[in-house]
Amino acid sequence: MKKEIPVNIATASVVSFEEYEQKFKALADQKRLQIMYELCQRGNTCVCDLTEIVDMPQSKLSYHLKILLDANIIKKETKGTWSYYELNSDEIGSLLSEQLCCIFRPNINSSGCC
Amino acid sequence: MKKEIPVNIATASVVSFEEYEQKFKALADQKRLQIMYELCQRGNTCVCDLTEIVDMPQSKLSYHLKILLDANIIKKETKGTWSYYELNSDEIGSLLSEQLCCIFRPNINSSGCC
DNA sequence: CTCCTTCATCAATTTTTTTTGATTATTTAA
DNA sequence: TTAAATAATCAAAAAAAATTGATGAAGGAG
Repeated sequence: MKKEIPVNIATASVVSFEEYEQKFKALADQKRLQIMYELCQRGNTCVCDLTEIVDMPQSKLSYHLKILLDANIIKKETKGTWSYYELNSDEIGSLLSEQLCCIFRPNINSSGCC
Repeated sequence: MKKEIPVNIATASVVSFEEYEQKFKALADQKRLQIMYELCQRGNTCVCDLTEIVDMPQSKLSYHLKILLDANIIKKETKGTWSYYELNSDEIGSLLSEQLCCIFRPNINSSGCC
């Protein structure tokens, strides 16, 4: 009945949710999850190959890759005219559970999680 | 309507990214992350208290709670006119890394992760 | 140099998500 | 019974994100 006003002790200890928002936003899309899955399966992959693999127009793929790159979820390497992308497994490991590693985290087989 | 992208994992099991998209979408918002954080700190909490804690109009809070609820990230319990929400730690544990448990996963202190 | 390929970026449009204020249903209190 | 409180839902507006087709930069081949 009588309601007391709770004190927000959390506002003092500053936790920035901004970076998490960005990272989860990057993950919050089926197409990007598929891109991640393919990168996980194939490792370092060229954009021109990816367009065929995920069946996407080049500009659209580029848009989604940038979002993943800005969130530090994938890494980019340029060789001449080609751009190669791969998963950033450190970042993914610090975000996602072991249960998701089979889908989105490469090379963890040795740890017995898959 | 979103198109579903099914994926073959390892042998024959098929995983759709649709459910992950929904869950990551729910996580992909600072306000919702803050709500989760407060629920983590306080446990079972009434909506009327939450509106003050997170400083949000009631209808807006209700909107965000629904998104988290639909994604199975929080749980709801109604007592009379009051609605209480709390984190679904099982779900969160199956999604997020141990490193994020300090922020979003309650009651895991015993496992030594925090 | 000229042409071709790769891929990032841009602007315009479409789609989706969020916000806002109002309304409604339900429960409790007087 | 009437009034007040809680919280979900609705519709309209605003804001953000995604899609599309075009353009441009940069490297490599002839």
